[in-house]
Amino acid sequence: MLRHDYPGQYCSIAKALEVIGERWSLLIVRDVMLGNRRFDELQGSLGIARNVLSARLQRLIDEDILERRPYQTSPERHEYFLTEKGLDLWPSLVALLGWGDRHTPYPGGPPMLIVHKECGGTVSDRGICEECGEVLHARDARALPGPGLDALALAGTANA
Amino acid sequence: MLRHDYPGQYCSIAKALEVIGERWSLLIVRDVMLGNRRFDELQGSLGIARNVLSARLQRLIDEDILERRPYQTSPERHEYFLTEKGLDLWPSLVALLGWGDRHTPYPGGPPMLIVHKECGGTVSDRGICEECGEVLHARDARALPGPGLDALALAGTANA
DNA sequence: GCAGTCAGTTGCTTGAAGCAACCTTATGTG
DNA sequence: CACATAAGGTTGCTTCAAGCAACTGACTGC
Repeated sequence: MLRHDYPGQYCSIAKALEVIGERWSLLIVRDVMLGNRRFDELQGSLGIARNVLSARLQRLIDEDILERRPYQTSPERHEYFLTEKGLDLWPSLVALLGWGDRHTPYPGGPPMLIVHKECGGTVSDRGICEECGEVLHARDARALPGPGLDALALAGTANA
Repeated sequence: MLRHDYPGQYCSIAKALEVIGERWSLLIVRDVMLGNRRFDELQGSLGIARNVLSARLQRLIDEDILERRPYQTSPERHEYFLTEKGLDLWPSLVALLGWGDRHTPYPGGPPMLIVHKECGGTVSDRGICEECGEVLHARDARALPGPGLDALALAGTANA
């Protein structure tokens, strides 16, 4: 992208996309949400160029979506965690996941399932537990490998 | 973006972003949802370069998100409409709108409100009517200018 | 002393996005 | 009739983001 902003737009969707609409940004957030916290983990999982990952992480930190915490000194090494603002992207990610599942399906079914931690019910694209009906947030849910991932693994090419 | 795909990713979020994650794509979908259907309307509303708009519209048509319908002949002129697949992006847009409203707020409040057509209740970021509790879809809701837009208009700069 | 790990940074190349100008078919105006 | 304006693009050029590989730096383990 030449620029990451959308001048002249007075709309919160445009505002949101100015922050997380750049290539890779949402996938980085997703990856951190799934538990990938370190630079090389993210780089390997995403297949993103290292300089681009570096720039994105910095931007996401500047925007208060990620937080950088040291986990060792000399050499200083950091892990990346989601802030509350970052965790609050969960409903958007779940909505996109649902749309992707419905309209660009994998042969063996969805490769990722979201389930309610408390009752184990599957979570709809609105972030609502289909078992107990509760409106969920990021911390209430967990991602599990779905049937589509097994199918891909059998086909011998899955890496993420 | 150098490329619009994310090779090696086995995740429906990545799949979704391959289709609508390019710069401008989601804003075009939003604009068409709001009733902008013609090339120059979209170009003016978004401030997008004409060649880029042309390319995006073609891509969205190829991906079966938009449909191109002639509204006059000689010269042939077209309007762009959302397909069911395109309309189904509504929950994702509403989720992003909600996130934007919460975390990058406009001084005067949200510039756009989503309301349930049937009962007039405001719609949450999960696409649920806060009045009647119904889980809504694109056709059940309408966008209205919000308080933040009035504030911007008073400040004298709003154009969209 | 040499290899390996982790987290980046630097330099180069490619190509997407921005911009302005142009084209085509048509309608309106004096 | 000449001229201007409109809609919906296309073409050509420029700029800057993204991809890629190589390098750095500070350490650990053998």
